[in-house]
Amino acid sequence: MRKKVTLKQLAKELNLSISTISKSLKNDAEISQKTINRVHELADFYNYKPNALAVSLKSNKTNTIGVLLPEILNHFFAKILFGIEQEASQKGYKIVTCITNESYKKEVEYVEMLNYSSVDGFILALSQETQMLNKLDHFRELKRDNVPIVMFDRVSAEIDCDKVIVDDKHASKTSMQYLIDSGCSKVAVISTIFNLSVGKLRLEGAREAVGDNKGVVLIELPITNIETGEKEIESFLKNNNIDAVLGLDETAAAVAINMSNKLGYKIPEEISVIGFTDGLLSKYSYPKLTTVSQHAEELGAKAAKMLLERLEDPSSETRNYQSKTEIVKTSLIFRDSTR
Amino acid sequence: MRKKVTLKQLAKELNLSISTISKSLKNDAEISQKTINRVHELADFYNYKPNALAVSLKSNKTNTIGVLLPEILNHFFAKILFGIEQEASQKGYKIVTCITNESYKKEVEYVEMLNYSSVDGFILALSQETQMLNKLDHFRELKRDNVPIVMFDRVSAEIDCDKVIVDDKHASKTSMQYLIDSGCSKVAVISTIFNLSVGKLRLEGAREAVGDNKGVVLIELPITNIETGEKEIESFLKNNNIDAVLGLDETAAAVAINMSNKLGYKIPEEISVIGFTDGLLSKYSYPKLTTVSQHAEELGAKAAKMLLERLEDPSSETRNYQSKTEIVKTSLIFRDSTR
DNA sequence: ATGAAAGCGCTAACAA
DNA sequence: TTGTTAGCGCTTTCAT
Repeated sequence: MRKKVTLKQLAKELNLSISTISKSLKNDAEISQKTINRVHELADFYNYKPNALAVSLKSNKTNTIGVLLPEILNHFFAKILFGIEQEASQKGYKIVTCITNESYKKEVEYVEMLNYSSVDGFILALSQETQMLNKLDHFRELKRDNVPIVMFDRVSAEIDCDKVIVDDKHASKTSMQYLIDSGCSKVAVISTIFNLSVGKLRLEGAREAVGDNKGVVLIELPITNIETGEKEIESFLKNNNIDAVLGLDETAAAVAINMSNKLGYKIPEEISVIGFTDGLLSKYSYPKLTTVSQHAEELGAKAAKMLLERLEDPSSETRNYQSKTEIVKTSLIFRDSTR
Repeated sequence: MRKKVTLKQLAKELNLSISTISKSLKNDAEISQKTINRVHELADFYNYKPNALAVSLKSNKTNTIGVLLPEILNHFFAKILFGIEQEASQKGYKIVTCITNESYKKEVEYVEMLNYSSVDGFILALSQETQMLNKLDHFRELKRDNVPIVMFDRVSAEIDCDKVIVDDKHASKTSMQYLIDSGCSKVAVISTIFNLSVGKLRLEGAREAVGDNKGVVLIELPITNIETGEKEIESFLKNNNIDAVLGLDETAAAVAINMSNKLGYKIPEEISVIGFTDGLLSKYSYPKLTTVSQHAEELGAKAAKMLLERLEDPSSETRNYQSKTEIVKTSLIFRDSTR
């Protein structure tokens, strides 16, 4: 590495002290205008920039936030990352992104690694494994250290921190009701995520809507093996004579559309389909998928905003603050797979 | 923030000097085993971890690499990020991820922001705007500072640094040849990225293949407006009677499939389609898309490996090293959209 | 208006 | 075997 210019060097070159340089750069009132000008000039010449590490060490503030994502190949999380990044970078924060790959162990490692003065706070969604194990001590540790945390989407009630969640249950209830209102009466709920907290919530919503409507039949098709899922859905569709599909995740809905096409069922005339997560698959399926948008970017931005608020608020240093939970409203985006 | 435990505190509590603590923690041979044990015990008790900032400031090494991505909602880049993250985290490096959103200005900002001792090196793909403007001074600056850079996919010949690229031209030539060999003779090349370096390369490859084969006609359809692209492709398909489509990006191919379905053209019987980027759309289209896989995760991993090699190699500190360019071989993944 | 000095938390050369 | 000291680059209080 080429040595970066430091205050020391500027000081030497101008025959001034380091502190004078430091103050000049901040246009401190107690430095003469003339000196200030000279300093700025040389600093510009050398393209001086303060060493971020030293500033952080001194100020105990890194202007960096740690983001823990269970996955990145999932469009939902990618959009959230985008939302976080937008908001954070606009406010002058960097983000360090870690992908836990749904692993508890990696999650713990990352939390420990980042907590040693690398980041000012965390934004995260629990990994699947962490949710199943329900081991949360690494977050309790963070709480003890008074490090602000914002959890999103996959959250835990046991950790007292700011949260941003999606009204999943309500969204699936509404979607199901829409299918019923549009004349469907034998509906399948298909999903690969029945075991995730959000999956359970969505299923609940669907059940409630069906319960509210006499004569409507609900069939649940959990896909356990992603490899054979396509075949499972195909034969399911062939044998069950259903007239609507609610896919609890995007791929389930996309596959349902494809298999309907394959079997020659007309969408939406014979089968209506609604999916979750307004990602690429929804926009580029044929026909285009009616889908629940979770407004992932907005969710990410909101999570970032909440964290930054904590970070910038001096009083939050004291532990006496109320955690907030914000709910991001979903909306149903109507496209061509529903009547 | 709760005060984190420091060497100082451990020293005080054990009535030892800071340096003794420091050495003990490293199991330095010159410290007595007894002291070492005592120190470790207390350190464990307090769950002591060295302050990463201080270590970095001292060692001039952050164990962090900066990753600049033009987009994240694009599956190709998401996969690359995944590959980088895997490789980096495994070697004990963190990554700070910045999304330039194809903007030159943001790219410059991020480079400057990260270059002030926040990262040890960069992995990046040029933003679209940077490529069009061909303004590369921010990278020259990096070179001057002797900061290692690895560019991937969207690279510039004007910057001397390690690169990982995809054999785009060869890939599209091969794909085109495959279409021709399977009996197609009026082929459309459709794309939204004709103005990107990779787009140009891919187009070149397609042209070469067509040039090699007498009697084969090539029609190029550049999509300028992503909004109206669908309609453009639909009417193009209706009016041109082509028998194959090579989509230079994934969405172009996906839309071509959808519009063919809409128009009632049979795939692959009447129209064959090949796309680029083996993403979600290719796997979940109907019929499934035959596509060029760029092995994005591998590409990301390779880029990370190259950077880490530079970072770990002491001799690289001296500028006398040869930049390497590695080519990631693409492969054609055959699915159901080709004969 | 300018500078000296301490300190953020750590490492390492040197002293004892 | 342990401790002292200087220094990484910066900020800030307290002299001058």
